[in-house]
Amino acid sequence: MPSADRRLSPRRTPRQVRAELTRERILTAAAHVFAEFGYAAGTTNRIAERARVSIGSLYQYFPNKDAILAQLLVRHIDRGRWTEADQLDLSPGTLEATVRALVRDAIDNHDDDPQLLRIMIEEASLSQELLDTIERHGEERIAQVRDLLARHPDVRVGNLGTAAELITFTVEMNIHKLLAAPRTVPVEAVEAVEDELVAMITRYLRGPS
Amino acid sequence: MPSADRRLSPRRTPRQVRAELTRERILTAAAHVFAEFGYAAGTTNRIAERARVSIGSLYQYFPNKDAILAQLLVRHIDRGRWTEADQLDLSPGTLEATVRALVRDAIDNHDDDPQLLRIMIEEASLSQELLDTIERHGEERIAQVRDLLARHPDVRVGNLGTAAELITFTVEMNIHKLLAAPRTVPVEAVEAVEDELVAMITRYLRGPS
DNA sequence: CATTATTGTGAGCAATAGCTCAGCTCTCTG
DNA sequence: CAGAGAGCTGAGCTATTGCTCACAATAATG
Repeated sequence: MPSADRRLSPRRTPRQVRAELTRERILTAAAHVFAEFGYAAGTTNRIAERARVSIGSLYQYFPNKDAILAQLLVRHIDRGRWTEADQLDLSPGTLEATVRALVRDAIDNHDDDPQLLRIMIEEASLSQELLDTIERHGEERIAQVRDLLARHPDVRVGNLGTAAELITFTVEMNIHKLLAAPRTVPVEAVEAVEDELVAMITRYLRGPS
Repeated sequence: MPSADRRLSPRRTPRQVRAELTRERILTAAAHVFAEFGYAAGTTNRIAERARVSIGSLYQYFPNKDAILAQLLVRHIDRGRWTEADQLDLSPGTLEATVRALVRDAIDNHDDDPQLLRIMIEEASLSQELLDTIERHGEERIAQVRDLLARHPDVRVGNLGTAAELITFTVEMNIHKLLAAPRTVPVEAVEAVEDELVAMITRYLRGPS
């Protein structure tokens, strides 16, 4: 499995609609294939087959396999921007609602492509360029959450930065575990976990009782 | 990459000390190689090379690559049994200490082989037999934690089962994230996260304030 | 020692991966 | 409608993988 070309940028930029369409088909297929087989077993031939496109076409838009995953992740990241932060009620007594909004947001994000995070974790040999992008996005989110905590009057916690990191990661991981499970979890179970998760974080943020 | 033989049990059981030694060398090497390269890129040839053993020897003790990971995981699981549960003080006002013991235990467990969990997550195509073993062990642990929560007078939480699952997973994941990070985290940062994690779970378990 | 059982070796096979390239089809432009 | 370039094809090249097998080396046994 050689991959001499370590570029991530496309090999040829589409100039006709037709081309943009096949490029999109490839990406969609790749998302499905990676989700189903994992990164290593999600072969480029399988992706091409699923996209109903020849393997040659695939390599016209992506210089190598890594670039496909990279594009997928970048897209996932861009889609997951936290935009509703400013519309939140930050008056006293609304902490639980705020936390629930955070949790719900995480759930919505994972509905898109529930398995992508697992693949992200799995693939250790991601390019530095991509890892940086992911890292940057992660810090951005944590900063947003930190800001939110700082604004809210109900929050009484020692280290705001650590708290933001802790709850962001905890929410993301628990939601992922819940939704990426092989068997589909019944709705009431999802709600139960959501409630407990919200309770845990809310009580934490409210500080010592 | 064919692997017709799906057995996980060893191909030949060692009868001389010499054999047991090379078997051990292979496992140690495998742990290192998997940790460094991941499962897919951690080739059997690389493992043999690192163990300073010929590839043939490797396949005398393990029928296939999966079996090596299986053995590694089983060993990890067996080592991580929670045995200090009964020595805990369960009188009122000791909840924080109990939670801290849980967290410390998770830290100790991950000092052994910090990267193994990542590989476990990564490898989707583990045999059913192994998955069952892992699942069983996971449930065992959660049951232990649930039992602990049920006994402790300070715990006031709605659903004990969900709570046990939630905190077990949360602790494990956060500790893993902390210790498996590429750069070594300074001790004070570890302590800070430990404190916040303990605070979060303690306040959660104490119930609504 | 001689014999047998156990352990160790590594060249190389079959399968499969990522990826190329010569040549085709389609769309656009004048 | 003809020429040009954009888009598409898929047989097949090369590298690599998991793994085998015929054989050599070492240890146990009588």
